[in-house]
Amino acid sequence: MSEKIDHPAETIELELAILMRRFLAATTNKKIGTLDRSAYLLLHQISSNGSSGVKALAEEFQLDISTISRQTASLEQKGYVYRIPDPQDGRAYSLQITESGAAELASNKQARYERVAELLRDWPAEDQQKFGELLSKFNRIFA
Amino acid sequence: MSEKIDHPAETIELELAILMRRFLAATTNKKIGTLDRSAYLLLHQISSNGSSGVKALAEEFQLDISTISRQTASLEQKGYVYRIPDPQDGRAYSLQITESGAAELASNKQARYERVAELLRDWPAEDQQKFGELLSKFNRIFA
DNA sequence: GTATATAGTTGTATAATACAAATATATAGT
DNA sequence: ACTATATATTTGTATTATACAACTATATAC
Repeated sequence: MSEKIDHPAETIELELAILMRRFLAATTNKKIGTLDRSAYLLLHQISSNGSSGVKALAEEFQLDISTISRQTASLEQKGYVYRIPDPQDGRAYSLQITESGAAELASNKQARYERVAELLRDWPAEDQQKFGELLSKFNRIFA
Repeated sequence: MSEKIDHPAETIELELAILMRRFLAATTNKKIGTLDRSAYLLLHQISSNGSSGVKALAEEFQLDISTISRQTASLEQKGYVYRIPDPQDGRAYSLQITESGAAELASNKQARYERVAELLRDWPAEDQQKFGELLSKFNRIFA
């Protein structure tokens, strides 16, 4: 029997699962700030990638259109986004962030940033830098 | 007004949120193998850290005891774990993995490993190594 | 002009979770 | 020993995020 070499992907697989569990536990109820997981990323996307419709957002996040429809309706109801009818297509519209939505997003981002910065307090700058890079890189292939 | 320096924690915060979203989308329905997110980690924990009771598991994963109670009941019902009554305490018991549970865990781990290894196919070994290390390191502080 | 495709909404079902109530057992104070 | 309180677990119930299916309104193709 040959020795099994411990491949980094084994570690990554397990640590990703653990990270998810922790993150889920940390965000399922006690949401940081006032935006839930989906609202935060939705607002971020609408804010930084320009207005988009329900369908495009659903594709971006790999969620069902109906799910996004409800989530955006909720954001609209809270006054964080508003709809612009698509002049070319009467069925479609796109979403734009409001001032209040932008403020809410910024304050959430700040709270989350502080939380992470606090966790990473004792990390060498180099490791923080590298972790950010590798996470981004991983997300790009994990589409 | 001073320029805002882009701190790595800002990137990490956002990329973590994105990672969660992708991971959730990828595992919510289409579970890899036959074990759902919680079952996979529960079996892993029971298997590698020795038998433990519902309460200890709930603490480990920061989930409500009632949630773990149901999840372990489901694992028991599938024959993946069995209960050993605590000889010192008639209310408590601990969980042990069964042969079939261990087999299920191993095959799931393998499937997940392959999925991750495939994603990382084009990464330099060094980056894979570092990503695993940093994830582990982050999980240790993100308790 | 009719058939089909598409953007979005709404109805309904499921799964994972938390919190509260209940049960059984253990521990502490007297 | 007796009663009160604390603890380990289960079960009842509500909520939330999700998917899938049915529906509505509009657009496109033949």
